[in-house]
Amino acid sequence: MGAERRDTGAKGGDDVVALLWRGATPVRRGPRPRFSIDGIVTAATTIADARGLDAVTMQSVAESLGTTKMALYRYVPGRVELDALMLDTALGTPPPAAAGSPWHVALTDWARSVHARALARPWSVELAQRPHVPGPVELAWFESGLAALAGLPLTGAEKLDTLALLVGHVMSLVRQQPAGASPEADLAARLAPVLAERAGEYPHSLAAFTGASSGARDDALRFGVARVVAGVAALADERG
Amino acid sequence: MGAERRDTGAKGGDDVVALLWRGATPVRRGPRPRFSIDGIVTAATTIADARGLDAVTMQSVAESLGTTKMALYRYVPGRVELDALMLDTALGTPPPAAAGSPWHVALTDWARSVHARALARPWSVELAQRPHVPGPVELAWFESGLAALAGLPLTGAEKLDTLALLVGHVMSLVRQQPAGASPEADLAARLAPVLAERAGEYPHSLAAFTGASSGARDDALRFGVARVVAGVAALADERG
DNA sequence: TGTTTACTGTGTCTCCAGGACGCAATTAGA
DNA sequence: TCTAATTGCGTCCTGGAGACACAGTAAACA
Repeated sequence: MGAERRDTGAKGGDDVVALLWRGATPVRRGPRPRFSIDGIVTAATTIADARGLDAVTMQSVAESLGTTKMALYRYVPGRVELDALMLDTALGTPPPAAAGSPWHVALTDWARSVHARALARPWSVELAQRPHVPGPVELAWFESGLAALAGLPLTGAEKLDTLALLVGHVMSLVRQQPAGASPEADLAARLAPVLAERAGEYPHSLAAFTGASSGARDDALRFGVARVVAGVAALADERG
Repeated sequence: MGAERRDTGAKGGDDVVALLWRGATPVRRGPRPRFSIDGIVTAATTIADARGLDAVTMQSVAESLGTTKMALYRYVPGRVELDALMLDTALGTPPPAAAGSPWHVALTDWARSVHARALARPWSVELAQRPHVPGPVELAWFESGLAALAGLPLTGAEKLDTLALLVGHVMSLVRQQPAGASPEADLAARLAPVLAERAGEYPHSLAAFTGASSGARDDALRFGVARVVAGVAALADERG
């Protein structure tokens, strides 16, 4: 893996935008396409769900559709575009906001929804955290988050920053839960002998880690979201 | 690129731990090594700084050292381990805490230091956000962050969560600043025509984005850190 | 002062991913 | 019916990670 794929380039970016925001396909000449973009994205998503993002190659997607790699390039310009399409469908549409709930409840719910969806498809986080152009679905999530903040005395930039703060937190947490195995129990076990030897150099860390091993990790989500909400509330109060 | 590299496996992880926390090298038989782990990591870092993480291949590192790819495998088991070593040296040691400053100042300074260092080496964020075993330097950063929180009535887990929250925010921000070009001005420009067409579907987003285009992006850092600090302060007050 | 032997340097080979290119088959529109 | 756009897809090329084997080298020991 190259693990990264810098794109952000002008040309590629335009392709991505066109694909993500594509309207109805005009009638075309020639043979009917045997596949569809949606079908390809679904196949890729299924593979990613089952075997991780690494397992998604043009090859593997093509095989799961019963065709060959090069046939896919008729539908999707390249891997970058496929990633963008996968990302924008990964989370699904945001849940409708419960009308009438106070902003801090709505915002907390929103963050929890993002977390739940992201946790169900950890690979989407990997994609979401590369620089990318948001698609319709991702923008809908932003829209619903902004709606929760609509009544607050914050500037547009501040509202976006608030959502970014929550999203950043949620993504960080999801990154540490590789689905199956032991999350940080494994890590702690591996690090423990080393830390024990050097206890003197890392007194606070040792205390915090040993004390932390009891509580479940979901607390981190609750804690972080609550702190952010409290911080925003403090600002709102300050401004009246 | 494969962009990702799941490892987290038991065997590989042990190698990583051994390398990161290696002590003095015992005297060995045979020819003196011509290179050193530090030298290799430095070379790789130089390449990453200049041309990005994608440009770091065993090949390119070897060339910059005047040797061949396979020679490097005598020092570093593989790419995963090289990444781990690069990460742990990327940020450098944390600055000493200004003694006597109140916790919220110390914590804010800490977050700003993390941001400054990460911004100087954006590729380190990519590495830091994969699941990984922390090395001595990374742990030293944690240690210094925990020191800032030492006096607060929080549990160990809560302190760690607080730092994770800040780090998550900082990393999110750095991800959006690909060094050179226009950060989100470019993105906004690309998205603008699409959004304009569908203004009705995304009223809040449109308002927030257009309103936000003025302020610089450093405000996001300040805003986020301030919110978190305020949120933590609220909790601390609550507990006396 | 040999001699042993672990350790280093490195060329070659394999596997696999992304992607360019071109040709044959197909079918909507004129 | 004819034609031109469009699809399906085989072949080829460019890397990158890593396995392996073998030759050279020097520290340790008798």
